[in-house]
Amino acid sequence: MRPARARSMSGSTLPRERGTPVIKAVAASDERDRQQRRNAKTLIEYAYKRLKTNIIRGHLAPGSKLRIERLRTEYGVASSTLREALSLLVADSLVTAEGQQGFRVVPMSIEDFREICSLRKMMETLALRESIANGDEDWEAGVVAAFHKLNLLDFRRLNSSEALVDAYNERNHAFHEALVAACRSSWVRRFRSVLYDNARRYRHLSVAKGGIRPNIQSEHRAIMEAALARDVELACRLSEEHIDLTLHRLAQFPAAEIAAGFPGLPRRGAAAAAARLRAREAVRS
Amino acid sequence: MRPARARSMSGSTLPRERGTPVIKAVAASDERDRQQRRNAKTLIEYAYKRLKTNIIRGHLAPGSKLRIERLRTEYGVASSTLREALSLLVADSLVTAEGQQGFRVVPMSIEDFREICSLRKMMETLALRESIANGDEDWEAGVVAAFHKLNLLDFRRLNSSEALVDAYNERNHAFHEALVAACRSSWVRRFRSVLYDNARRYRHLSVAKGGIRPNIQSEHRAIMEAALARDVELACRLSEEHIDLTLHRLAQFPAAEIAAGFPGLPRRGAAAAAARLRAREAVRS
DNA sequence: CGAAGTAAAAATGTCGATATTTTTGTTGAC
DNA sequence: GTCAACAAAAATATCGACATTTTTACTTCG
Repeated sequence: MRPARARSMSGSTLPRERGTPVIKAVAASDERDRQQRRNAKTLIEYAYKRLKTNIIRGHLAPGSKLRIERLRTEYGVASSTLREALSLLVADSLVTAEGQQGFRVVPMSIEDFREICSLRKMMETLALRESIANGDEDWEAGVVAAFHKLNLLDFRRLNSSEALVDAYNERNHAFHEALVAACRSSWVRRFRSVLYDNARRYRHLSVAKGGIRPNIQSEHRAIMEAALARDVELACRLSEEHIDLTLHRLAQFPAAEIAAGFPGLPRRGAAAAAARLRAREAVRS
Repeated sequence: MRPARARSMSGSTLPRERGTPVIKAVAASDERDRQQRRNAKTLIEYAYKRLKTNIIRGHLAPGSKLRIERLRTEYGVASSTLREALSLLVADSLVTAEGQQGFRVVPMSIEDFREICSLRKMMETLALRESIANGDEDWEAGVVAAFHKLNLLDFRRLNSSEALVDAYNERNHAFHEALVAACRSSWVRRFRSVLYDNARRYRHLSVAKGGIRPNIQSEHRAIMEAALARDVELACRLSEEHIDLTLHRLAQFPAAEIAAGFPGLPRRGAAAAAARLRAREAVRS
């Protein structure tokens, strides 16, 4: 075998050779950013993941313009690197690119979320059907393990700490992923994944406004038990209800607040600028 | 209003200032390429469209590696420009990108096509349902017009000329697009569109091997009439059958020939290289 | 003869500078 | 005051050079 692959990015372990706005950017970024950077194979992947996270969290406001120069500086990468990361995000339907007009965060609206939920119910049940049909012992073990890790979190304290909410989101994602892990249809998986990421934006908003549903774990448990019992119809019905609940929850908020992202939260840096911008740009559509 | 926008690319109307491998590339490319270049707003868009066309036509073999340097030279653009175009194609599920391993054309297989058809039937009928429900007089007119243009082609001579096949593909696309033009669900439209483009690759292969189905126009006519009569169920059933027929047709060919793209056709330039490469690379998965 | 290691070659990824286009701001005519 | 034309500023798109990694070819050792 080859020797362990050296880290791709000189910035993390070795002193940089060329221009070094990176230092400042790294200093300003938090621990998660640094870790993302270490884990990424390429700078493009790093920028891609960081952008994706920030869009899902609403730190980059829906509908706002993604200015290359600003982000490039903040992330400490070259413009073409950032550009490619943004192009990759188009595949996730989180960003749009229009020639000579740059990139934009895909807007949010309750109608959009309604459609996402509708299609998500189709894709999620398709994937679940196939997964339950194909799932072997390893699949079962994976589901149980993911549920257990999710269940370990202290749901009573959940809304008090941002780190806990992050952990919840991560493990929630892992659990739902484990459920459909045995689905082999690549197209179903792809569409499901895109829809899931997009739904995350709305869920994040919903959690920020109203917290996590108190008895969400009982829903998860019911889905898991139905899946393990190979009760396809029940598992699918429960999954659909699970999705519908997030929709109904969000539908209670005023439409304007949904389109705006996180108006109540404090903003810093690019997010603040994006917010200011959004106000102006809302008019132009 | 502003004065008519000057062409973006100096290469087409004005002498270029910087490095000019473009001249050679343009000279080598055919008329369609030059036109694509004129119509494109940016060079990225030009490269994107040209790559997309070549992938759908199978000139860039399924599963083959997309070498930046080679394509960059052939298309006469910078590496980052080509790179971004490729990244954009990931959104269409025609190209995959894996860190530090470059880009690849998405492979083809009969199982893949089966799945595409299965999902396509869902998306197509969803879109058709909504389109028929919302469609106004303009929509009807658009459908009739698109059908008429498709019908103008001489179907008996169709398989004799490549230009005619191109025209058929274009108008066929336009017709199906017109049918669902009144569907407002953006997600359904997006998924439908991605699936359609992917199905085109297989259809192109099918046509190259066996020609166009003789009585395809009667299928189109039946779908149109059902749609105009607002007979949702009939229109959807006919659409599904329409899709199934292309699947059954392709399923007759040996699986290896599908994965290989166009083994019988003569290749030139990059396509030939890609073909040679593919043979070697097939082993590695 | 095969495996392991190493040097050369090719390809990918990264960068900042520059050209081009869009947007913004200002002035002047009607 | 509204509109148009124009100049200045900001942002996007494009480029080719360079660094890094992967792949290939070759050599050496068991």
